[in-house]
Amino acid sequence: MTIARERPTLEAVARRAGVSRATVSRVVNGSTTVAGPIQEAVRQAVRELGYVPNLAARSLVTQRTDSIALILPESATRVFSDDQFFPGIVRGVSQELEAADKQLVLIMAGSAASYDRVERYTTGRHVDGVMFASMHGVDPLPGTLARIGIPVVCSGRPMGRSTPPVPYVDVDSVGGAANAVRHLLDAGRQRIATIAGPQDMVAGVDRLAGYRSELKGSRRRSIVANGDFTRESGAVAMRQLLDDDPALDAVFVASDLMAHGALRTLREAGRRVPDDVAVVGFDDVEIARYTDPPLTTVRQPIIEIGREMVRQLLRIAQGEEVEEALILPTELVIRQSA
Amino acid sequence: MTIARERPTLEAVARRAGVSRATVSRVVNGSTTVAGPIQEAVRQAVRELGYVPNLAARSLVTQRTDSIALILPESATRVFSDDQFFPGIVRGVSQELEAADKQLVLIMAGSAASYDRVERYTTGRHVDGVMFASMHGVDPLPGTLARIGIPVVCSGRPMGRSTPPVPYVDVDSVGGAANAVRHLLDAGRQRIATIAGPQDMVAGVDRLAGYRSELKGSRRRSIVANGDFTRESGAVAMRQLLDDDPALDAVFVASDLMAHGALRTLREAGRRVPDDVAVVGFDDVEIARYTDPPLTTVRQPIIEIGREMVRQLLRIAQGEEVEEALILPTELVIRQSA
DNA sequence: GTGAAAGCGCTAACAT
DNA sequence: ATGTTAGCGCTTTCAC
Repeated sequence: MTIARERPTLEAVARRAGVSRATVSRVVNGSTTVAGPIQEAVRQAVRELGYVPNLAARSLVTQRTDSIALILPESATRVFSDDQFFPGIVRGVSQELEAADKQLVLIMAGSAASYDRVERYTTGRHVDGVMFASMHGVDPLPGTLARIGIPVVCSGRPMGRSTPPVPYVDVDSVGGAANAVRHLLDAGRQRIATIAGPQDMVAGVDRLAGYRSELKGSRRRSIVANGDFTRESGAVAMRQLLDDDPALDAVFVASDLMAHGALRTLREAGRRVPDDVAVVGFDDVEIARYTDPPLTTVRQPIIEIGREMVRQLLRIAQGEEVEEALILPTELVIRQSA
Repeated sequence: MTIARERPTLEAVARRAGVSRATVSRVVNGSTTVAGPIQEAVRQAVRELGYVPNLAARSLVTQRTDSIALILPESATRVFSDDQFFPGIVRGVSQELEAADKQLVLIMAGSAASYDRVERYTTGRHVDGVMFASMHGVDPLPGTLARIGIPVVCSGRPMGRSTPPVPYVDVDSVGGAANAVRHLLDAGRQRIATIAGPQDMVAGVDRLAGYRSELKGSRRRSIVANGDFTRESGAVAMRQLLDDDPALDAVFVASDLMAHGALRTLREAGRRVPDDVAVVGFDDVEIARYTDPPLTTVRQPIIEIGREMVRQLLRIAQGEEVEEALILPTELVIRQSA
């Protein structure tokens, strides 16, 4: 490694260029009120010394860091699994932050210890704003940040109340699930089961709520098994459902990944899809087009969620008031499984 | 959003607790030299005021941020593709950083503009150290960081020279590739082709070099097609190879993902694997066990690369000298495809 | 247009 | 054991 020589400061550049610190600061920050020759002299001194501004010092006075955190309260393993939710959010967020010339710092925190670190990191103002995605249970951190005046936006309605309420971007999960079930009812299905998502996540809760509410009108009873949004849990839950009600003829699955697992179980059990059992998923991830048969599913605009989170965050950072909730629509995509 | 009230400072806490700033600082930072009752008074003032330390101010004086960046010069889409390299690195890095209680900030930079931001972010000392993975071509940033005294470690030998040289962690790609080819030679294969990785990445270059060097001893000629480590590029390159030499009886593929694509092409072309054409991959990602037939491949310890990067980085940060290169071994895993 | 000076919020000698 | 003091490196009035 290099000998870490003393880092040149503004002061050093100023001395070398024969000007004041203030002038160097102006040049470095692109102020136009500096005379041409002086600008050039300063730039040369910067080059010769290899000067790089100290961002800690800068943000101590400006109160800005020009970077934004996206917190994923999940382990790296989960984030990089084949769940297409994370890539979608990250892509949407990246695109929009790119346009605003802000640095995205992505932070995963699957363990309690790492979550403490995240709290320190974010409350300490290392970033100008914080976005949360994939939250579990009641999480006090977003509320804490909002309270100390750090802009926050969540993806998905936060569970529990906080003062002030934390703004969020979500899709109409309840409506989407209800549509899916309606579709199955319209097709004349009699025994419609569901594989629900994890009930510590709002997406899991809402999709189940949509299922129940739509079923309530009809005289049908609900048949529920639980999964955790992974493919494997979908396979297991489907097995459970078949045991509970061998005569079921439809299943609404709260995620495509779980639906994929459920398809496998159905095939193994000798059920034809959709002839014997109709299947509807949720998310419209890429795999939904390649399953056998292709999956009827509820499309949600994941990338848009990411983009809208950023837009809301930037509005908040500029002191604008924003609505607490921004809800994006879902759309039923009918393919061959139902 | 909340009214962003004035943020309480150390000063405010000190006044409220009736002590000096220094004492508050001691309590906040867990110094033991503060009397019990005073500690309690300070903690209470902290609680009442909702005090949170300003990290910019702190790091301005301590010269530390307790966070480390991992830079992936790739788009989010690529990082979250099914290439298992990224998750492996991230997991290794996370594990090891967890143990050191440092915050990992993950930064993707697929475009030129975003790479400029990354340069500002890292040179500006927002982080105590920087790791690079998946570098393309000759990248000046690691050298720049090293020169201004910021600890840097790369995954994979950096292309081009820099002063001072940037330490790196790599696997023995050349040796691994050579072993793969030797295995094919030992099996009596006569016309051994290769699908090389992208030649702007050192992993691509080295694996090709290993292939060539091992082939040189035998009188066989080399047959090369290029891919970019994606599955699709492997399928295309395999098509190319079959056109170039319909009689080839073996192919060393520089990544399992490309090998997966190549298997598809071979099947479509009516070639049996390994009877007609033997295939060896590289990486030993999970999919290699599920291809048809399961893939003989070169295993590299990706997670270990991540862990070792962190270890090296922490050593450097503590002022220790480290070797420029840390090379981890590869291992040939023989399955049914060769 | 440029410089002087005041501070951003914190830590770390040094004094007591 | 606690307080006083001097910066860390920068931006930003305010004078000139």
